[in-house]
Amino acid sequence: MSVASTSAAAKGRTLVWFRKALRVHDNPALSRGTLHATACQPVFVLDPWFCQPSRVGANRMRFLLQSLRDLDAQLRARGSSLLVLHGEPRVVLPRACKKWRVDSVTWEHDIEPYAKIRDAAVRGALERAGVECHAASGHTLYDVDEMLEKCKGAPPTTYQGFFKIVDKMGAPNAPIDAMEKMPGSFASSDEETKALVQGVADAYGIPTLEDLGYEPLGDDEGFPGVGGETEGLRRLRLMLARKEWIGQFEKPSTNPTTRFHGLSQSGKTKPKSPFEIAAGRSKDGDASTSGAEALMIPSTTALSPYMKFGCVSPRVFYHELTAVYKELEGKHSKPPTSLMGQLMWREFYYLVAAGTKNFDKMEGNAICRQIPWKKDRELFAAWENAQTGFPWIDAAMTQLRREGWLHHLARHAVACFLTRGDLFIHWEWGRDAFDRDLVDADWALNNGNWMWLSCSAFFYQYFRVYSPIAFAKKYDKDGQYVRHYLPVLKNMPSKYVYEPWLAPLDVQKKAGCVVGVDYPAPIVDHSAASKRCVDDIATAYAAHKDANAVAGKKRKASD
DNA sequence: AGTATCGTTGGGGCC
DNA sequence: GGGCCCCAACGATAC
Repeated sequence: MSVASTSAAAKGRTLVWFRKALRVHDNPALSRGTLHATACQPVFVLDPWFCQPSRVGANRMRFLLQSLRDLDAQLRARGSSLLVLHGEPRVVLPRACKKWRVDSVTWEHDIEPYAKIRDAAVRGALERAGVECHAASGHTLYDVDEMLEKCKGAPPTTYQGFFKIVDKMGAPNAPIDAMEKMPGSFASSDEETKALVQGVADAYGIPTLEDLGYEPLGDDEGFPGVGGETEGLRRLRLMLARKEWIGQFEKPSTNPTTRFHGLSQSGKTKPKSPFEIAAGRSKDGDASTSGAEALMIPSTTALSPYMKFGCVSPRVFYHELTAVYKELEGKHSKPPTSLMGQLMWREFYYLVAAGTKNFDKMEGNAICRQIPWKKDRELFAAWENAQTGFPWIDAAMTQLRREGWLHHLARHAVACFLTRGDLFIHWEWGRDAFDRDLVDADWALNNGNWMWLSCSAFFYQYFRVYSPIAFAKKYDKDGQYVRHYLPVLKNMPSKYVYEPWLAPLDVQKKAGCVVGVDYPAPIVDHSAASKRCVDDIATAYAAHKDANAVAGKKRKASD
């Protein structure tokens, strides 16, 4: 089923159900729900399925709540407002529609497994009650169903193959401007609304983290940026103003040991975008700082959380970036490494995810290599809790747990270490940890990247293993990143900061960090462990080849 | 059909 | 410090 963006707008009394796309600009579901409506109620449903720290970590939940507050402000500026309901969507939405005699409901199409089940249940309940339902594509540049139609059965498994589909699709739709005035909402009476939500949940409005049962976050915790459309667009435009930087952007040469510097949300200073930090640290206002200071400027855009929640439209990103490229007269980097290339990776994973059964599992997933991963709770806990004894890995895991964000290559390093590089633990376990802790966790991208890194799909050069010692050293010789996240290593000489177990005992003592006492000894011998991993994957690949050969013979015999 | 080439992001040694 | 090659060798694709 494909829903073209040109489909008729919903009429009468409408309800716009926000999930992602937490924005008023370029929001097809919002446009369809408001264009011909006599009255419209924007709604977000806090679903108990998501509202638990084991599924959505505090950092992402806070970013979501901030984004909802901003969305409410945007709607209020247009004569409307956001109603936040608590409960299961298939229960609370039909109840709300009945109470307010809603004619139709619009929402943004979502390919995630839970969303598909949820949306089908909501649609069933609403349609039985005579309420029309409209799903519009909006989270991706293109309608994934339209792309799948062009794939003739199987989506491409290579990035280059994906571009053949992109060529067939043409340019993505131009963004839709935010409307200046929205139809009036009908949940305006607080008493009436409270009566509605009573019996469904015990709260109304946008709650705080604590309301939802989360522990409050400390000053140095969380993504260093406020959630929401306003801040997302502001950061996007700060980036777009750096035309030279955009033209030169090459993802593989960005630096995974860069970090946000000293930015807290509760402090006096407002968190800044990477581009403001860069400007503030160089006299001439460009990003050409070097040495120690350069490590305190994230080398990528850090827009991913805003993309995950749809605070920023991918089509706005695409078209405004295209305009900058035009100004650069073709003198700019190209996919896959360019900035546009990054946006296209996102699109690629969405297409493959939408067209692959069991995309988020190893078993029953046709594109995923079957590998006998270990399920070792103890090793996994060491990885997850930053206790591997490898400072670079533990520092990155600390940043992940504390801030909910990691540079892409740091994600590579820890994912490789957990799976095919050292511990040989199932990628689904690592996927779950990222899915919980990352502020930008996006189902299609997260699963795709874990399969990539574990050599389960897309990428198969398993003998190329990231070293938990050498890799970060290339970027950050003195280990400043490691010292920041693991203060126990603050005084370790640079020579040993990536492998403190090699330091003579008197050096360890002098640094105040005795391995095995103050900081864990390495849980594996990297050299031996990685060799074993390579052998084990080679064996699994060979078994796959044999199985395919047998299957091929059978096919031939039956012809 | 068989072969060459390529693939966003490896490490280590050498010059 | 950057460029080059080798390590041992993957799958998908183009020809």
